[in-house]
Amino acid sequence: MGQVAPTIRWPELVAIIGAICYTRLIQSSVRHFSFGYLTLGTTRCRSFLKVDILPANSPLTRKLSAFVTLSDVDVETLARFHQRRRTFLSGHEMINHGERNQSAFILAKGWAFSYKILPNGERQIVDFQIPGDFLGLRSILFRTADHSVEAVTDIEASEVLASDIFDGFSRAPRLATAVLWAASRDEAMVVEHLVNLGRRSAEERMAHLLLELGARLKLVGGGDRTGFDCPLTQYHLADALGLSAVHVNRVLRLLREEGLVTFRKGRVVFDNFERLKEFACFDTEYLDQEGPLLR
Amino acid sequence: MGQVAPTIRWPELVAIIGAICYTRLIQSSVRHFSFGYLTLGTTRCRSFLKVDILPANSPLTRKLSAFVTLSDVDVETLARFHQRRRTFLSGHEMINHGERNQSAFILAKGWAFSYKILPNGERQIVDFQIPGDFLGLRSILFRTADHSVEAVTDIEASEVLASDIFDGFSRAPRLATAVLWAASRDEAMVVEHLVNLGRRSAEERMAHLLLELGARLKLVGGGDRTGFDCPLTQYHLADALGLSAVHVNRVLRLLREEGLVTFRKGRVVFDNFERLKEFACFDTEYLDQEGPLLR
DNA sequence: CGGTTAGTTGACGCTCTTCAATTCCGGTGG
DNA sequence: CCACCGGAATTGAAGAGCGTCAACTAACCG
Repeated sequence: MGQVAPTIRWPELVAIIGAICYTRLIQSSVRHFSFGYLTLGTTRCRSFLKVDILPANSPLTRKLSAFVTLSDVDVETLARFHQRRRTFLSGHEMINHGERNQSAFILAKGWAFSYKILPNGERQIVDFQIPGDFLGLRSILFRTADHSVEAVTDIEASEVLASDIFDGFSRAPRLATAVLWAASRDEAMVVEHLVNLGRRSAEERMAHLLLELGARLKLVGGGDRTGFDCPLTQYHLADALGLSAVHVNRVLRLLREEGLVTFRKGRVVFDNFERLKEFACFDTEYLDQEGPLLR
Repeated sequence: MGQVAPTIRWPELVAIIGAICYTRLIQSSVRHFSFGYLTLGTTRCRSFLKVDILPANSPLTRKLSAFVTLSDVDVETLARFHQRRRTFLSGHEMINHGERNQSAFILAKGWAFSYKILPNGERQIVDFQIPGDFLGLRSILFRTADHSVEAVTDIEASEVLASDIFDGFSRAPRLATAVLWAASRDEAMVVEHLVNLGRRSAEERMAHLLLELGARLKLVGGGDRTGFDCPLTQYHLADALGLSAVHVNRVLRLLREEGLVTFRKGRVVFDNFERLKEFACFDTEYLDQEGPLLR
C-alpha cells in the first residue's frame, strides 16, 4: 500500500483500456508497465492494485486508477463505462438474439454465457463470461445482436451503451485500438474452442475447458491451481462442448477415476494439475498475450 | 458507367474502410449509401462499381474510389494499405504460428485458409479467405501469431504492416472503428463455424460451409446461386468440418445423390439451392450486416 | 509409361447419442 | 418432523454416426 508514487504517468492508455475490457490483462499490463518504471512480480502487483488514488465508482476503474494517473478526459471517458450499474437474476436473458439496439456489459460479479440456438432447438454455447469480461460487444457493433447471452448466476454488471463506445473512440482514439485488441482476444478464445470441438476427444475437450476456466479465473482472483468454484451444470458443459449431457457425466466420471480432475457440487478440483494439462494439450498461449502492440 | 456524378461525398469513412477489409461489405455499403443519395439494386451497384474516377494501384481501392471522393489524408491512408503488393505460390505459409512481427494481408486474388495444428499433428481449419478478405489481423495485434495461414492457390495480396494499421488509426480514428467492426464480423463467422461443429450433422455442416462460401463469393463476383469455382480439396473440407477425408467423400456423395449440391473437379454446383438452404438451416444473417453503427 | 496426388468404396469397430430408469438433493408445504 | 416435488446427476443398454484401415481408380505431370 502506498509504496509506489501515485504520480506515475504511462502514455500508453491502450493497455489500460484493454485491462478494462479484460481484467485478466491487468497482470500482463503490469508486467509491461514494469519495463522501465517498476519491477513487479505477480504478488507484488496484486497488493499494488489495492492502492486507491482516485475516487471511482467501480472495482475495475479503481484497480486501473491505482497504477496509472489518467488525464482528465481519459478518466471521464473511463468513468462513462461504469455509470450504469445493473443487476440481473440468474437465468435472465441479458442479450437477445435478433433484437436491435442492445447494450454491452462489463461483468462485475457472476457468470454468464453467450450462445446460439439452432432452428431445431439445440443450443451451442460459444463462451462463458466471468467477472471482468466484456460481453455483447458484437451486439452493439452490429445493428442487431447475432447471439444471445444468459446469466448463469445472479449478475452485477456495468451497462455500456453504443454511444459510450463511439464517443469514447472519438475522445480517446487509443481506446479503439485497445478495444480492437480485446475483441481479437475474444476471437482467439473462440478459435481455440473451435479447435476443441473439431479435433479433440470428449475427454480432452472437457479437460481443456476446465483448465481454461481455471486459468481465466485465476487472473481475476477467483481460483488457483487447486481448483475453482464453478456454478455451471453438466448441461452447460454439454452445450459448450458439443456433447450430450449424459456423455458429459460419463466423461467427468472418467476424468475423476483417472485422478485428473473432480467436478462436484459447484466446485472443480484439479487432482493432478500437471498431468491434466499434459492430457489436454493445454497451452495458455492464447490467454497469455503480452498486451497490445505498442510503439 | 458514369451515370452517377463522381463528386458525391459521404462523410462516413467508416463504411469505406470496412469495405477495404471486407469487400463483401461493398454491397451493404452501397445499400446504406443509397439511403439518401442513390437507390441502387445489387446489379446496378455492380456496374456502378466499375466506374473508375481516381487512378489507383489496387483493384480494391479502385472499387472504393469509384463511389466516394476521399479527402487527401484519407486517400493517402488507404493507399498505404496497398503499397506493398506481393505474390505467393500455392502451399506457401503466409503466416506462421508462433512467429513474431508477422504482417497482415488483404487478399486480391486466390484462396487461403487459417488453421491451427495440434500437438498430435491434426489440423483444424478455422476459416477460408477469399479475395477481398483481410487475413492475419490478430497476428499483428498480438505480438506473436496465434495461428497459421496457408495459400490454397497462387495468391496476390497487399501486405499490411503493423505500422500501417496503427499510423492509420491515429491519422483517421474512424479507421479503427471500421477495422474493429470488420474483426467482429470475422468473429461472427468463426462463431457460426463453432455452432456448425458443435451441433450439426456432417451433412448439414458440409451444406452450410458450401453455402457460406457461395454467399461470400457472390459478394465479390466469384459465383452465383448456380454455383462457384472452388479450389479446395476434400482434405481441406475435412479439416474445416472436423471430419475425416473419407467421410467427407461419403457426405458429398450423399448430398449429390439427394440432388442438393455437387462438388466435382473444382466446381461446386447448387443442384437445388432452396432445398439445400433449408436442409442446412442456412441463415445469411451473420454475413448480411448492414454496416457499422453510424451516428 | 511410371509416379504422385486426389478421390472412391467396403468392412469393421469405436465414440458418442438416445432412451429410459434411478438416485440424489435442496426446497416447500403440511 | 416427514412427504412431496423438481431439477440435476447417474447409470445401463442399444444403436447410429463417424473414424480407421485398406484397397482401388482417376487425373495429372513429367
